[in-house]
Amino acid sequence: MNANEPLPGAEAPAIAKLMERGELFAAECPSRAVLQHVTSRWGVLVLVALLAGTHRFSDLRRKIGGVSEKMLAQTLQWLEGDGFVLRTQYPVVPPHVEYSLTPMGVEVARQVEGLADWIEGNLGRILSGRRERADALAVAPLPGVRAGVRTPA
Amino acid sequence: MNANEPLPGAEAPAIAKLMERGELFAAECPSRAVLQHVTSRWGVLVLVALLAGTHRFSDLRRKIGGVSEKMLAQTLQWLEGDGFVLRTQYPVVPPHVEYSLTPMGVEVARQVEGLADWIEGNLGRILSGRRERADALAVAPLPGVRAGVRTPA
DNA sequence: CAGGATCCTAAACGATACTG
DNA sequence: CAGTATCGTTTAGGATCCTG
Repeated sequence: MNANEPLPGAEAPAIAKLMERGELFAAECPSRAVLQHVTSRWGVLVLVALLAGTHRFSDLRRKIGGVSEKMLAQTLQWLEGDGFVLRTQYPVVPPHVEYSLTPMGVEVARQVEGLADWIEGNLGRILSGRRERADALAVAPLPGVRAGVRTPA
Repeated sequence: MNANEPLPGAEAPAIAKLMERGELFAAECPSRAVLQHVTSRWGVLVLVALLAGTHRFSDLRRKIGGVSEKMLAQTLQWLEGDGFVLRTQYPVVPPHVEYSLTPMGVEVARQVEGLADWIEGNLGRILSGRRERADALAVAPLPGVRAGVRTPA
């Protein structure tokens, strides 16, 4: 990665010590901001939605249940600022604006989609697992099995 | 109205697949809660950290720069509740607790890792692209097709 | 239609202190 | 050591009104 030159003031004292994976574990790592945008509540959904093609503002708003105008606009601005989303505005009235993924945006969106798909595809396992653990707790509230003492496998 | 026009480079996705993930777009979809835990500010880092092996509470706290005790504890509880993290407590004094990924946790963690790695690996492109766009705006504030008069976050 | 501006609430977050 | 409890601060997020 040839990306470790910018950010004035970003010292690298103990940073190098943080394993090969690196910088993400450092508090001041610039990757974290990007990660926040991409993994934000609406960022994930916007990226996945745009993977299906260009959308207008209202289209996105209708498609992504529960998002407010403000948060959708803000999320789109974050993603545009990171270079993941392209905003194309046509000088007509009433205003016509289209949002699409940049080539780079397609790449992140695919990663995000992988995560989203995994969760949706495994929701059954997750929910049933949660239920089983709850039952085990109700039946045996003793400090024996569940969250209680357990010897390593 | 080309809202669903396929993206260049993105093959027309299988219709069935769109239906599969349809739930995420619904406001009340239970997947969203899980997604929130996994993509939360510290959830991402915890999962990636645990992918490297079992950690004690303090180990995680030291490794993940900037996390507070409170948020680390809460994040671990979320992930444990979802069945991604296994908490093993040894009945000794002083207390000894170990956190590790469950088999299911390893699967999500890999997805999350893919995203995290992509961002770290492409941070250079992201930052330089951001700078180029800022320069272009300063030099040529033309209100062409590509507009964007705004202050960056 | 696409947002910006404004105001507000709920939640996230962090620092500190305390306990088994 | 591994938390919980509490408190104060910050931010996310939402509702509403307004304009080009």
